Amino acid sequence: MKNKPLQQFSLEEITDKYIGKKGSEKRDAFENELRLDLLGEALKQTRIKQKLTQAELGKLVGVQKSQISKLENNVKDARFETVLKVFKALNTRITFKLELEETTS
Amino acid sequence: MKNKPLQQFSLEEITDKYIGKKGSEKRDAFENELRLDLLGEALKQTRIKQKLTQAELGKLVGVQKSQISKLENNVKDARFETVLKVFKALNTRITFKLELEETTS
DNA sequence: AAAATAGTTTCCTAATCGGGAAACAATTAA
DNA sequence: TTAATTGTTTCCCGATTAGGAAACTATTTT
Repeated sequence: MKNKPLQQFSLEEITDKYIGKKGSEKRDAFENELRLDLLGEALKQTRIKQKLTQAELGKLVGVQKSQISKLENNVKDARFETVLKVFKALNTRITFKLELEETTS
Repeated sequence: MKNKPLQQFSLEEITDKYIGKKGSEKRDAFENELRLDLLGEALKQTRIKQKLTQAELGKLVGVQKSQISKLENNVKDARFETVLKVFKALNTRITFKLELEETTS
């Protein structure tokens, strides 16, 4: 229940350089940078990491399992608030990184 | 047009340690990590950095200025897709970082 | 294989976003 | 101050999310 590195993020963009070597007390939290299109999968992985079923997560969030399924498979159309709510239930903080692509020069 | 450090990010979470010293070719992109509740403000700042009015940005996105205003002030209720669209118009890539707060030690 | 568990999809309704239009407010410039 | 520009809010409608319920489809377990 504490030494379970089932970090199976197998998505292209995901650099698994984080995932603090399960021993490094420095960072027990896992971090990943994700593009939006991967957020649904990330949500799923986060849930799985917590060993929760969709139904269980739904209960935490206060919705049915079908909602969770819908979110995991179609985050793009979801509202920020909704996704936030779910991640909160997963004790996961979601932050953003903005990278301004240099247009000119 | 190039020496304008109007970096008025006065938000707690925002570490302005990035914003590549306008000279460092290495990183012309600016990066900031943001919480969701700050995303609206971030959007606004990003727009301002590009010296765009809401109307101009709206034109780029393909919507009216009122939409932009609504988004900047109420991102939470917006859909991911919508926000994505706006950032894309701003040549800004938005990625996510998930931090699993360690529940039990 | 059958049963149990887990996940997906459809059906339905209510709430609300996306969007334009336009009035209104606030800021900036003359 | 007045005018121009910029940003906010309201009104409206169509489209679609949120959500439960429930059927259906995996997947796993016995």
